[in-house]
Amino acid sequence: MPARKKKTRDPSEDPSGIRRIRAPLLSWYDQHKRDLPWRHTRDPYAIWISEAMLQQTRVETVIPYWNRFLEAFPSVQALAAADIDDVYAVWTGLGYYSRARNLKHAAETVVAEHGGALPDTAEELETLKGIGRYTAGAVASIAFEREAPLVDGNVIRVFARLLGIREDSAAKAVVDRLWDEATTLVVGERPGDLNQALMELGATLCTPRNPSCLICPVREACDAAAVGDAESLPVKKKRTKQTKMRAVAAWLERDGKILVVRRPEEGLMAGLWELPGGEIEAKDEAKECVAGIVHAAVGLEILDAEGIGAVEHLFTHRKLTLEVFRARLAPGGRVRRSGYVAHRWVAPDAALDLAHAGPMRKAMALLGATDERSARAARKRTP
DNA sequence: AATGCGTGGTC
DNA sequence: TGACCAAGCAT
Repeated sequence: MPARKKKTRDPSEDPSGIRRIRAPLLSWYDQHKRDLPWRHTRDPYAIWISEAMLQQTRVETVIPYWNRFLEAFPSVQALAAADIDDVYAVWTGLGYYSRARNLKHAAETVVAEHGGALPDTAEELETLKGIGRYTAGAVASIAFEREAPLVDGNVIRVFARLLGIREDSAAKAVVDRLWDEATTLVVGERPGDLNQALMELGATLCTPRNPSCLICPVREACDAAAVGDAESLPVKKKRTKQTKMRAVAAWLERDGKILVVRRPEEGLMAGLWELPGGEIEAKDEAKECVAGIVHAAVGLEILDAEGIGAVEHLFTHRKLTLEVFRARLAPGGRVRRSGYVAHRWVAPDAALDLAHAGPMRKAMALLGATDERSARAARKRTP
């Protein structure tokens, strides 16, 4: 008997009786599922891309990115052969940029080791970079009709309410229990639809706030609906607070071009382009730091620095205040990078064509440079 | 087990 | 406004 990676109980047993939600859940899904673009394809590659994009990201946000990505890289082969810069460029603005890097890496693996066809089991899928337990189950069940379980944020919430789980949902014992229940539930007809129905229920009815218990298709099986505490489930530990962070960035112009630099492949905004700069202390006077930071980052001397303003940006764990300066370069001198992996002198209008994150976009907007995407965002902010 | 990693929406 | 959160993964 082959050793199992994750230990689960016998899925044919159903001590909690969760399998009784299968029929009403599937029936509800058939009537009420949203019309999403990736529900019109059977292409495992396209489904995989959708799952990668949907990680921690809303459906409405993903749709245009998914369309653009599939247009730019229509197959595993196309993605494997693509320039990583082009992949980043399509991903710009979507966040969690390691997903783009991992997709590209995994596509190369699929071409090199799997003959260009995505593996069709959860176990094999999980060996690919960026595919974890959830995504493996999603692709295996949705694209290949395998009876593979999945547990995501929606499933945690639905199960916690259904089964009346009132302990911390991140505790290992609870996580194991949830995967056991998902494993029990998925066995049978239409595993892909069953999994999607579970998530669809969490996304549209069994929502974090104001759940629609009154019209829920599985209300009769739900512990929290009976007790009346659905909205307080699942129980989660408080997230650690955001730490404050300050930085300066400098617009450095020479012969009509500005200097942009690329961040290293690890850490915050990995692999993305930005204006050269660096972190400063809370007590520092930003303007007094510009010359030192610029010299440390790119080895250039500046004559003076004019403050343009500050932009705020919230990351999951950090709150960044970025103070932006337009600095006058001393004549001569060549770039000596430190901490950055590449640099380029580009026309100001072309800077935002390079893959970048929110702070860069906001800084450029402050400096009067713009591109299609930021122009769209600006119109949205001030209609 | 806990933390780092983006962004945009909601209340 | 701040807090929370959305089809997670890697380390």
